[in-house]
Amino acid sequence: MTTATKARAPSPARLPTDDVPKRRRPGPTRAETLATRIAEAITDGRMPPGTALEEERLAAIHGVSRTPVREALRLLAATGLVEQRPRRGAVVARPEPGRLAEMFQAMAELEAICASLCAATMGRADKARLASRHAMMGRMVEDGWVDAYRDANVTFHEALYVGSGNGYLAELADATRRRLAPFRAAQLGGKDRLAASHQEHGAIVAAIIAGDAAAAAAAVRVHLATTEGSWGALAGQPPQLQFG
Amino acid sequence: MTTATKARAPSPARLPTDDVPKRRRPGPTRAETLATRIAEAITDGRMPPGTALEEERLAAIHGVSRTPVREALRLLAATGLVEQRPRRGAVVARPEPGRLAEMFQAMAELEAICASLCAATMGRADKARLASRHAMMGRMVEDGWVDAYRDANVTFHEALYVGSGNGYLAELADATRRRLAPFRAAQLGGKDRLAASHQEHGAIVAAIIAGDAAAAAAAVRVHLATTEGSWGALAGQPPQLQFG
DNA sequence: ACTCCCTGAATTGTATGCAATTTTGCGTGC
DNA sequence: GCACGCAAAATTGCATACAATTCAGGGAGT
Repeated sequence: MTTATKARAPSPARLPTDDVPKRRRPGPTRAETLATRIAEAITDGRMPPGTALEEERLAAIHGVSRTPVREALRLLAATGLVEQRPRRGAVVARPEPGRLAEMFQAMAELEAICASLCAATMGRADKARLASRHAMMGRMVEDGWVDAYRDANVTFHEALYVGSGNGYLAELADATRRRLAPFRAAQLGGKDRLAASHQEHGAIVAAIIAGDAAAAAAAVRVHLATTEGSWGALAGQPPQLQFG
Repeated sequence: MTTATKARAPSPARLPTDDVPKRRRPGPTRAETLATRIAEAITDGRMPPGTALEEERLAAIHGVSRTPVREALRLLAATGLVEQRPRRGAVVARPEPGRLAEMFQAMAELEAICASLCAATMGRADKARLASRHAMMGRMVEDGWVDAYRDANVTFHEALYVGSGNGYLAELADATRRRLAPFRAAQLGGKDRLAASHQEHGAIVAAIIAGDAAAAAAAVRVHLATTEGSWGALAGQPPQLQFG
């Protein structure tokens, strides 16, 4: 099949005003673009865990040759979103139940750390912003705006990550969250759960504003432990722990 | 230069005794082998941060074509050990000082979690094994066996990771440790530091055996905070010299 | 002498071709 | 009818060829 015969754009065409670039951002390669797209398809649920990722098919779909597809798959494999068996192709990662439990626990601990750091180091302005975001989500709950809440929920948690002031930690948390995304699809279903989630968020925000790191960590663990409930049938989970 | 024209081995040469493989281990691909080898070269310090990773050179060195090299580099880029600028080649990752500080802090927190989990969930036998390993390291300190201690030190920390009972967490911790490895090269230099390190380990082990999660976490933070001291000079050294 | 531009070389990104292995379908024997 | 084995097809792994961009050096212009 003669794939990828589309007219190639003549390049990002560096404008002369780009002489002093704010950030070095030479046009992304096809492999990176592909990796992003495929990753989105996976986290969005369009490609559920277990889906076979055939190189030639992906190449045809995205209008490129197999080479960038292979590189994108390697990237995603290192990220953990896909699984590559040496001569047997790649599939969307499908962790075993025990593994999933481990990832959820790690996620909880990572977020607990972030929340602790938020409580300890966040500035007044940032705390206020977090609180206002939380208040806004409260209105979404009242109005039954489920979709909006789901998006805001992701943003809220990411705010905790970056609020930790530790970019590396934020990346670890974010990466873990993305890897878990395909398994949280059916979450936040009922309106009860929505309200409960918001209330738990409230505890987290309160602890952070109060500057109580231990309380913030604890509140996060409570929150994540309950959200795990939706998949809990999958695996028995190890006991939660407490540390400072 | 016509690289990689060496006679290709007729394959990993699956020995007939391999007919009934204990585990599905289809021979690793060249890209994976390469990634492992390059990663070792980086963590060992043979390729210090900032080293340019030219594809064709690596291909020639390892006797393969550029294709597996590129895939290996993608893998390592996703791991964070190397940095890929879109059209400008790859180099061994050289995080900025601030970033390094973040990574060390995250490392400490990850290990603190692991130690907490060790204290909370480790079985009696495993605790005993950890203690005996610690005792062995004590003898190394007495005898001034610096090299052996360095190796044992890595093993000790990895024992904490796997002792957490959470494989995913262990992977995160291990990956972070590998990324930091190039910046700890000159560590554990003096004998004083050796003894101090061992003493700090002792606090960790004691807390774990006592089942005191909070104390274990605290001891780990103390330990890592002091070991960080040795890299301060190193990190400040190259103030991000502004070359490409 | 310095700057700018232009050209050539080096290097990366992508496509394609071939070899090897896995997978699949079918026929044969039990 | 079912299991086993073999052959064809499909798919991955690797190498090479080509295209495009970046980098380096020199020469003309100011």
